Amino acid sequence: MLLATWNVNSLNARLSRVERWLERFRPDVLCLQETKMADDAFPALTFEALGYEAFHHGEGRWNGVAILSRVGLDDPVAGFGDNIDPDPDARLAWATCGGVRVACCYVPNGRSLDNDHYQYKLSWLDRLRTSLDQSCDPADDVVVCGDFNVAPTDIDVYDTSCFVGATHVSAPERERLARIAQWGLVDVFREHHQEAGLYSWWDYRGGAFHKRQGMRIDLLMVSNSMAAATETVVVDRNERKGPKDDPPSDHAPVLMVTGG
DNA sequence: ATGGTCGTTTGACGA
Repeated sequence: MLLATWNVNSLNARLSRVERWLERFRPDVLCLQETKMADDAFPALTFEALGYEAFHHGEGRWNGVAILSRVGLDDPVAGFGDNIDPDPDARLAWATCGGVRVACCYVPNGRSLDNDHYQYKLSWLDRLRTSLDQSCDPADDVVVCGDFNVAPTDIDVYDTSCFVGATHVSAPERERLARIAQWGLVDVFREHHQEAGLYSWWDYRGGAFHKRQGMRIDLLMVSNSMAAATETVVVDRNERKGPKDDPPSDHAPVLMVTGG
């Protein structure tokens, strides 16, 4: 199975790139974040023509997540699915694709440590852990992927001195991510690549991509059975390149290939 | 030089 996650920063702005990417890589499953689209605007027919079923959970101007699959798409759930207190934002979609329970996540950014949005980020990560406890079994094939807006360790950012007192690296959010991992998930990219300097996001400003100033915040958190079957994990950093009239997202896709 | 660049419900705000 080839499964990928990609924050597209507007599916409208990125649709032609997503179509080309699907044709080129033919992933079995593609998780998208930041579609910035209402459900009734989602181009389901475009993806159907390429052989993909899709489940979109969107709201319009902000956020929005989707799961595309050409190996089946069952038991879709939008949000935490706990019927308690709906998430005000469209940030989480679930589906079972080819026997794998997939969660597509767009974790809140947090904005700054003293912002209410940061508390929302921490509670969102806590709630994701609770949702896993209640709806999933770590003994199964599970992939929890997406834009986590957390760099797991210091080697996942280009210069720690630029992130003192900032979100994405703070201890509380890293602890929340670690608790999600402790449920029974492996950061499978890091398992395959231990070196520093490998990122999935680069700021649009200041030529950050060309200066290799990025962060690794787009993660494939996979259960042990999936990790054991994983042969290859890569960032498609070529997708971060492109001309002004066909601009890239500020995130690159992250792909994993499993055998067996 | 105290900014930079994208995206969106056109323009202030989020990332």
